[in-house]
Amino acid sequence: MDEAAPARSRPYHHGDLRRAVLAAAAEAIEESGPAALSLRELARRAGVSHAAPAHHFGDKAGLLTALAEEGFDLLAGTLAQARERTGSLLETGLAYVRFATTHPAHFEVMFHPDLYHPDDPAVVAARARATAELQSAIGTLPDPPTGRRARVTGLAAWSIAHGFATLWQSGAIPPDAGTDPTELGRAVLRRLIDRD
Amino acid sequence: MDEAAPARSRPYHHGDLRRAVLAAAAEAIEESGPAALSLRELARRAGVSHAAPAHHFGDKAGLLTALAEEGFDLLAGTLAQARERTGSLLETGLAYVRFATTHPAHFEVMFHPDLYHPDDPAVVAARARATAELQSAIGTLPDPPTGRRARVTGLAAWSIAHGFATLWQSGAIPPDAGTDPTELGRAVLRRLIDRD
DNA sequence: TGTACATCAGTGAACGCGCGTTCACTGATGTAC
DNA sequence: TGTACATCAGTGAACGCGCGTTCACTGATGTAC
Repeated sequence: MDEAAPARSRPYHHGDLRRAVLAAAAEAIEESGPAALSLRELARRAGVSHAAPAHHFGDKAGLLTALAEEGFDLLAGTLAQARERTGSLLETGLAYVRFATTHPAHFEVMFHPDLYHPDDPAVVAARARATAELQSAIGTLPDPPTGRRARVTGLAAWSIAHGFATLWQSGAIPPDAGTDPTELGRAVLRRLIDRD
Repeated sequence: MDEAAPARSRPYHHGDLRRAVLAAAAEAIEESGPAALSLRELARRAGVSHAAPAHHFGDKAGLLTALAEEGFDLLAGTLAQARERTGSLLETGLAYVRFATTHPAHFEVMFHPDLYHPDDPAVVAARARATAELQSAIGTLPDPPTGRRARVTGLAAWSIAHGFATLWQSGAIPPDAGTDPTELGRAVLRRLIDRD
């Protein structure tokens, strides 16, 4: 993680401190959870003075709001891509699981609205995009349901994918059940979707 | 919340401080999440000096270990009762959902092992009891599976119940989907269990 | 192409605060005789 | 029934620490002319 030009001293302007702090936050949360997070620690990780992060995010909740927004955006993109590429609800559900395992900090924060400003317009919009994406994946089923039935089906798919991802992330699933979350997740989700 | 005998000053010995601190912790976590928890605040809530809680639990992780143990014990009891009374996997799953909504603080802590000492023997035993209870509920199915098939079925039921409970708790489910978690949960779980 | 100036990102010293931890103590309870 | 003593729950003063926040500042960048 050394600088490309080690002789040159740190420039006064970071260049992209906002992104750097967000990345540092995700890293720190992966290591010790959101409870231990402090703006001063993120400043240290980003190599800037301790007051710099507040310049961009105001306070911790502001920072986590930005992280949640980024997470919902990434998730919406991931789900859209999976649906377009495979046209399969099962595979879209697995993309959800994979998102949770590859972005554990974002995932953790996104679903703990007491950590951030859940009514922030940007995060509301990003969340709506992800939810719509998930719901529209129901349309890929062979005989797609409509109305209330469609909503319950969507909620069931969301629940099983979310539950499996959460349990996996928390280490609650005994390791002898499997070592690859996608593989085990496929077996689990198949109990609900594309049964044979 | 006044004392029964308000004239009498607080006795030197609390009498049941351990339970009082655990209850105060659950209350505080419901209000502001585990991140904001402090032993001094719990002492204030329990009406004792700030150093008293440490006397019983050592530190915050010790306290949350006790809370997780209590949670897994309560959950195991709830699941056992539901299974014995109804003999139904669906109803046992709904008991899981109901546990999460009635004990949100316990539920939150139990599945965040980075908050406590997950290898503590008491908590390991309590967790094993709850897991075994859940798995044995699979045996109530009309044509109960065995071996790996049984484990995947159990994991699927656990995932959908856990996912629904988690999403409900976090407020992620839009309120127009339903106002009673048991009712909506029944519709959702029925997509996996006891389909008609 | 050059100069002046506005804007803004980041600095660093200072502050007050709530926290966990320590420790000698005090008051209550239970048990031995 | 009474006394002595051990045990243990809870006290309260003291401490050092990392935190968020404030604020006058400095250095870099971009734009107007």
